[in-house]
Amino acid sequence: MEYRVTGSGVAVRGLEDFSLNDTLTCGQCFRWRNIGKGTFQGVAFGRPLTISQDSTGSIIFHGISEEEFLSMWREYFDLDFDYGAAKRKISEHSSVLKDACTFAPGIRILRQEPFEALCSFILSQNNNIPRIEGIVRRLCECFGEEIGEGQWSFPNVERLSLLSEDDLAPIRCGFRAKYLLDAARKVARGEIDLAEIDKLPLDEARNALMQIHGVGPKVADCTLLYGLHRLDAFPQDVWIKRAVEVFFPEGFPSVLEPIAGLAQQYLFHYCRKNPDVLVLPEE
DNA sequence: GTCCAGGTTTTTA
DNA sequence: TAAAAACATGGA
Repeated sequence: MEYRVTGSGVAVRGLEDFSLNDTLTCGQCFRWRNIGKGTFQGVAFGRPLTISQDSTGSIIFHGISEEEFLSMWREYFDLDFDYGAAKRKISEHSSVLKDACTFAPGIRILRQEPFEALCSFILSQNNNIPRIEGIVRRLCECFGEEIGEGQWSFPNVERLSLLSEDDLAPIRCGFRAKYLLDAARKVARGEIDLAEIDKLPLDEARNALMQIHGVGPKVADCTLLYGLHRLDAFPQDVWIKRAVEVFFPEGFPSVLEPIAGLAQQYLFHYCRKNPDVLVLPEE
């Protein structure tokens, strides 16, 4: 990964397997806004960023220092992982997974803030993506801090843990409010320690997260995959369940277990954008 | 008006 | 134990 510091920020050229648009719109995060011309604005770990990718694939991290790029954004966008090798492995074992990798070869798994990922996917249940984005945005605007023009940090755990369901009414998340509060309170108390959970084997980590009221297997796996970068976590939403039924009646290939979550992301995006592939041919 | 949305909990048989 | 129903909200 090569980069250079320019007058306007940090530029990364020649990076293989990275599509900014596909990475930010494939359903793994809810905080990035497309402001046109391949440019997105968002916030992570309390830092605002404007980032763009041009037609040659070059990425510009606007207005940040080399130090900030190296100490956080490089990791956030997972720039040092060999996605080419991972995709070759994923593609080897199934034609639909090969198609999925080819369809959006530039998807990367972001390393999001663990508590933000937990909250975001609690709010995602039985909900659609545009509405999830709206709820998360209102959550940040109501209870985060304004750190730039129109940009808000994700609320900290302590603040959220002190709120009531009534306080959350303005974000209009419905029945999920009590789930969000239970998560915030358990994390604030240390009853749920996301850093400690990250040290556990996958099953134990899932079970620990599921002690939160409103966290089932799917939300637990999303938290592990997107918040703790556990690439072996395999979130099964309605799309993936259907895809497994149709393409893997014998079960998902076990050789892919260590990177099943990554495979899941290519497959999820592919199915969502091409729903016809999940329709069985008529007799 | 009905249906559905990156599920989970609660109720019912 | 397993299958329904309920859960808030808002766009299609």
